[in-house]
Amino acid sequence: MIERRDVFQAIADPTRRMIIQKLSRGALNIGQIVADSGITRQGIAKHLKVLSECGMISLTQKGREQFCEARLDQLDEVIDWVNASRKLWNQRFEKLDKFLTDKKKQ
Amino acid sequence: MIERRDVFQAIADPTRRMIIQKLSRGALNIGQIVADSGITRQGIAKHLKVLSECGMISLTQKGREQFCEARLDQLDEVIDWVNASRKLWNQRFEKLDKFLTDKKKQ
DNA sequence: AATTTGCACAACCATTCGGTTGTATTTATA
DNA sequence: TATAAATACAACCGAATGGTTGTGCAAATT
Repeated sequence: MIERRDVFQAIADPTRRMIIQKLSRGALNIGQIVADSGITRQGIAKHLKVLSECGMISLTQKGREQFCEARLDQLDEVIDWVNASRKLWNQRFEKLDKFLTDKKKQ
Repeated sequence: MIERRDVFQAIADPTRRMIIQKLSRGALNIGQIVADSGITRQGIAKHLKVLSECGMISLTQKGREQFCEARLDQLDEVIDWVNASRKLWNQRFEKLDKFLTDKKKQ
């Protein structure tokens, strides 16, 4: 199996999307992310590891606390892929339209 | 664990993204998708099941062949989520800018 | 000095994932 | 009619996922 640790996989999990949502409002430490999340600190830490490994968050030590900051420019890759796919998809309909129009003219 | 069968999960796998790319150019039957994919027909069939379950493709029987067609409007959900997150993220920087500007004025 | 807080690391666990092989069934085609 | 093609269904497999508990340690707080 291919080693997958990319943005697509990062945002696939709902808990990770929740984390990103929280962090998009500003940097937080782990405890603040854990609060009201319904999962343990260790669980959150695992998700943060995934997010960090694909560059979606950066971690900086501050005393004994660790601050997490989002790096959402990485999401460009997702937007680009979606847009490219949809562009092709729309072109397909344009072709169909053209085909039908041409057929009508005959 | 929560039942996850959504668009985010659908596009998380590189093979599924490849399938979507192929289908965005037009409808194909399974054999055409399998061609040059490097995986077995059964493997592809599993991916198609996932894609179908979250409404990203529709399957229609045509004699003994089965045609797959992409339904990429579902990708709106992804775009919306990404845009919402990034909007918040950018506002955060604006706040920081404002903070720094105000500080300078003092 | 004692205790609490924040975190890292490791082990464990059930489930899902991504893929395979193998068999059976239906539908075209030579 | 025999055979090839397209698919469906099920079992299996190793690895990854998403979580847990448990232990230990350094840094604040009392």
